[in-house]
Amino acid sequence: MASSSPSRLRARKAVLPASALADGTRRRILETALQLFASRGFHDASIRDLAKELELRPSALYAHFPSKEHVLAELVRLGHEAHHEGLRTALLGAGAKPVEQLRALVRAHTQLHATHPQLAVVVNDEIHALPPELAAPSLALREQSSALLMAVIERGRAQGVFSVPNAGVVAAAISAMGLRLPYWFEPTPALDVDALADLHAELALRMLGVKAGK
Amino acid sequence: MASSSPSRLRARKAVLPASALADGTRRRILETALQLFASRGFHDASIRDLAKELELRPSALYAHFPSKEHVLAELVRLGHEAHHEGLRTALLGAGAKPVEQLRALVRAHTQLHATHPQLAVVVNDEIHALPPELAAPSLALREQSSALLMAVIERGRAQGVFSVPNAGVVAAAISAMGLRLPYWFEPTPALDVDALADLHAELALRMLGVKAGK
Amino acid sequence: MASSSPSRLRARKAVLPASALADGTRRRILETALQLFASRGFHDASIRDLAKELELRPSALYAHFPSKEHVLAELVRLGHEAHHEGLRTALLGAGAKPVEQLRALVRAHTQLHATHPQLAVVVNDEIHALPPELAAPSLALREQSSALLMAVIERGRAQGVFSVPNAGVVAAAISAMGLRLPYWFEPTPALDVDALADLHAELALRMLGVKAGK
Amino acid sequence: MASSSPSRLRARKAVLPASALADGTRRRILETALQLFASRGFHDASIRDLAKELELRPSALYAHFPSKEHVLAELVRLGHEAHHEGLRTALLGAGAKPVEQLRALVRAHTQLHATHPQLAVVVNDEIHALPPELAAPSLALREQSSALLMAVIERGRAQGVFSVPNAGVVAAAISAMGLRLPYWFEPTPALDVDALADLHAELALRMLGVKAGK
DNA sequence: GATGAATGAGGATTCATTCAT
DNA sequence: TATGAATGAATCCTCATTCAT
Repeated sequence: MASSSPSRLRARKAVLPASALADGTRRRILETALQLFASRGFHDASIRDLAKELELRPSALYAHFPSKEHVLAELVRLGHEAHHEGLRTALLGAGAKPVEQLRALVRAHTQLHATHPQLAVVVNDEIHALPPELAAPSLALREQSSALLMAVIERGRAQGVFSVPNAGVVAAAISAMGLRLPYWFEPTPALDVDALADLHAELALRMLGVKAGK
Repeated sequence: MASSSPSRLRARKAVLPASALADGTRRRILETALQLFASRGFHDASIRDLAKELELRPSALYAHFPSKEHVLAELVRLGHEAHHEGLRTALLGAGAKPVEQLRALVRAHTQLHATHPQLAVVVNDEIHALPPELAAPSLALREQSSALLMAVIERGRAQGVFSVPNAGVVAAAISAMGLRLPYWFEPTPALDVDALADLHAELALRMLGVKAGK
Repeated sequence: MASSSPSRLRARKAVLPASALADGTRRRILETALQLFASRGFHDASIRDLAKELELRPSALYAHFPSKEHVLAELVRLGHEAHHEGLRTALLGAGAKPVEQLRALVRAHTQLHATHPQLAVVVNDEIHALPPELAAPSLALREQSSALLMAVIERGRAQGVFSVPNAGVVAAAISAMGLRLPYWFEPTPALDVDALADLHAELALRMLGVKAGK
Repeated sequence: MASSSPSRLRARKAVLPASALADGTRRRILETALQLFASRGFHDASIRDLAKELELRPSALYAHFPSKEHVLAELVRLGHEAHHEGLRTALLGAGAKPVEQLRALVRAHTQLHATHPQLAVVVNDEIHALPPELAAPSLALREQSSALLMAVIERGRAQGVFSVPNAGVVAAAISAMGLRLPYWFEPTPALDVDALADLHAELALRMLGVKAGK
């Protein structure tokens, strides 16, 4: 009921979100590590692999990051910040109606995961490779992002526009739609990121008992 | 918008599905490897870690499996077979109506992921650590399981009971609800596996444009 | 006012004290490490050097010791135990007179340092390379050995047979005679270990204000 | 029977002897290296550690010294020269009597080791990290210093004021008193450097068979 | 004088695996 | 079946040093 390839993500060029402040070699390291960690996993991608891809000697990386873990930590932090910022911005532009707020959140969530699949994978599948102190800031942001969605759902429920038996389960289902994207979605002319975002918003509203087009 | 813990899965005892034919030490190895691979990932869990947990010396494992990869391959195979078998059995007992068939599929999918979270994680997150020849049989089963869901959706659509703009996207969303369970769901008296399965079925039907209770 | 060679100790075969319980490869590792650590220092002697000397691959050492530090810790422990045991035994066979007790202690101290120069060097010059938890047991033994000497001096002083302005300074001076031996002493027919031990005992007694021959 | 702390020397500020001609950054490097090499040993103290302590980048050190070894060599040279000069000066001011000469030598030896413990440690424990050509000048000075002491002892013996069974062994014992000071001595009001120097001179004379006060 | 980026050699240690017992 | 000892390749990382700026 899910479809994936043995090497997780196609070896497509990884792009950091616009918000990432990193220059020159540091940026190249982050982008290459992103692509590598996403496609093979943190523990299966060695510093040597990373250096080879960058045409550097492994030791050169240590002038830019204190350890392999710190490279991952930076990616995870970056990804969580871009995600959280994306959700917050979407919400700010959505007006006061829960339906519009939810549509905005889901569209942003989907767009981020569809546009930055490698970052999404690293953020979700590799964060557990981090020691608690490096993971903590990202986990905190994650809680906040979760809370944004829950708050909108609860408000919609309180106003009677959403009908939902279990808000947490629905929130998890909505979140899951986006989280799984990197493993199957590839934008096509027939289904581009924007259209997908609309579809996901529609599905989310259906789960919340809102009639289509409302 | 997603919630997980730094070490992926709580260190809860892993249970093989009933269908697993394995006895004595071989079974202990599989169960312990399942728990280890699920909580730390295949590449981060060493043969030494596994042996220590089993109170055996690393070399002893090679009397039971030809390599570390083969242990993983066996778990992945087992997981996929249990999953596929679960879906097939559910479908067989569901009668001919698409709504009932879909409900059965979703309930089975959810029950499997909620009851065997470690297996679900290993099957989905660690299969990419396998060489293609060891992954192939499982990937084939996975396609078949996907096809079961798609077929039900298409039949429902053809009969006019499902209304859905893009079947593939809905199928992915339905699948995703189950796949993400291991990362957040913990059965409680207030929300046990069976109740969750009902909720998921309900959400799936909503996504397919079916009114509640139908 | 001191004489030493650039590579600290001549590369003479190192012998573990009889009390060392170690067999086969473990014993070979300890003896070779002793010789290496004594002549070049812990930090300048690599695991690769040690393995090469042993005609083993570096990884093979880790079947016998968990780390390079643990090899050193074992040598340091062994050395301190042999030393402390040597002093205690000497004292037990010395009767009740402070002069005889002191002569026995000094002779034993000198004999140990002259007979096991590498161990003496490692014990004294390399213990600081150990983390506190590995050094602690040896440091405790060291305090006890110091206390033995101080007690004898204090008793002799109380009985009026020793005349000494500052017991601690004299104890340090007596101790120092032995500790420096590895850096210059080489037994010869003209001055063997036993003769040296007598000389040191004589010098110690002179420092304590005891007439020769008394 | 010896007392020391795990990290060899307390991390007390290291002071170069007055004779050291070094200005600005070069001097800061020498003093910081002295403190570092003394407390952790040459091989355990890296250029990076040294640079960090100095709030400089590692590469900046190479504008002042051609290599890490040359920093050590300079300290070792400096230490030996200060020591030798100290002994020579002491001897010059001591008159012609062997007893007074010996007292002067021992007092100087003790004062130098008590006042510059780090330098004493580096000079004695780390010289073996130098290649022969860098160590040679210092070793030559060392021989000369030794010879000064031996000459005084032999003269005293020839004049019948010293009674000693083995001049070399006594010389070594006298030297050892000073050499071990850095590992235990800390000046206090009750026992300052000057008082200690007197005590050592007294002990040295006792070893040479000279009655107290003579 | 000082820096930042890089290098090549080498550091200790862990890896999955083999094999004689 | 299980073990202990060993291996060769690989792990991450640190080393002293260089060099263009």
